[in-house]
Amino acid sequence: MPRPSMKAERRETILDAYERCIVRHGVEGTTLEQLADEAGLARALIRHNVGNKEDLLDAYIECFLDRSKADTKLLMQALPAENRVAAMLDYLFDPRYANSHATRAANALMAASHARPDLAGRMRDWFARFVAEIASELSLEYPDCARADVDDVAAGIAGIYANVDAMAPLGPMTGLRDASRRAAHRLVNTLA
Amino acid sequence: MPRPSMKAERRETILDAYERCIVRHGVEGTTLEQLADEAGLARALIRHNVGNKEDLLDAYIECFLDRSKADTKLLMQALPAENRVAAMLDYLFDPRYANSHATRAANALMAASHARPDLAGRMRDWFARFVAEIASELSLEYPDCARADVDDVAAGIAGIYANVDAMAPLGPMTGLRDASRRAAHRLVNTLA
DNA sequence: CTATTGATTATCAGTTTTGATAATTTAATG
DNA sequence: CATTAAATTATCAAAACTGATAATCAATAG
Repeated sequence: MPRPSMKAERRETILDAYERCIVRHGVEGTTLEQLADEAGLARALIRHNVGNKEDLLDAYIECFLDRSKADTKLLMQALPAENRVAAMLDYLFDPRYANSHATRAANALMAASHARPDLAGRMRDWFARFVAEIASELSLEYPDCARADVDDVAAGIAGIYANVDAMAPLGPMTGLRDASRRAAHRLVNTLA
Repeated sequence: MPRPSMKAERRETILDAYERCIVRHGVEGTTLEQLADEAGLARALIRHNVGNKEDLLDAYIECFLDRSKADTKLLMQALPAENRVAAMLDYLFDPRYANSHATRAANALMAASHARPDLAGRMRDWFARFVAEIASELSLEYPDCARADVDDVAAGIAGIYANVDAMAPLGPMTGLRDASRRAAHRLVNTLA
């Protein structure tokens, strides 16, 4: 009987726009007007579909974590049976696939963690899981290596990767990206 | 004859406070009132001594680049005659010395580079110089290595280092810091 | 067609932020 | 003490931002 609800789709577009906004202006730097403009909706509709500023951040955090988990799962499933680690690195440092957006959004969230202990904890977990995922692939290919060594290498790869994406706003950075990919390969080779 | 000018000192304290502000709230997220509060001065004094929002950012960029250059120079001079690379890594990843503040301020500036091509270029140069500085130390200790290999390793170290500091707002992160330091050492050892 | 309910728009009041100017106070000098 | 130039304070108006409510429009079921 009632008019069909658009909330599901609206939420999507709004949270997508929110991500673009915080990547550009930071969490505290994004205004509801910018967001409404970016989403192509009236400001009142932002409120209607998601809520106020705080609600938006909360909703986006959930969205971010869900997407992130889904993305890594997809990546891991897409890896071939052989040479999984090499394929993973090539994917991570391929400018065509790597979406620096997610990493930059993560940076914005981390910067906003300042006075939000709960968010800080969740972002810490998020990064730790990313490192663990890499370590898991490594130990699959280098089963004889000590776990400590594998963990160190995984942390190094994650750091190199995160840094490349963090510099994306400065431009293409293809030189750095290539050098970083080779450095990551070097790091992996220390396990052989 | 006139009352002595405080501009030099005021500028210092204001730009120091500005750095703290953008580290916490981002460039677009910091307001003049927050800044005045952080600096312990009336808002009108911010304007009197430095200028408006845009002037502040411009002044801070110069300040940041100057300090950064001075800091790296000081670090390189402080390195011992022997085992310079190891000493450099220990310094970079020592939570006592490493001031993540500078790196986090750099992150804030990079995030704000979005619509400022000139700033993006300067930050690109800033990072390239950091990498080159590391590469220079590496090739001093490993003179027989190909320049390309040295550059890759330097990029990896810089990335690992920058990432550690970028995560500082999430808390101490001592585990990651230690793992990152060991990863950096591993990377260096690939040159031997 | 009509009732129902959600989408959409219009509008408002209160607060924050900013840029600016004028007025006032303060410290050094002759 | 009077002068001078700077520091400091007081105050203003315009703009931006936010939260909120009411009114209007639109689609579906009966």
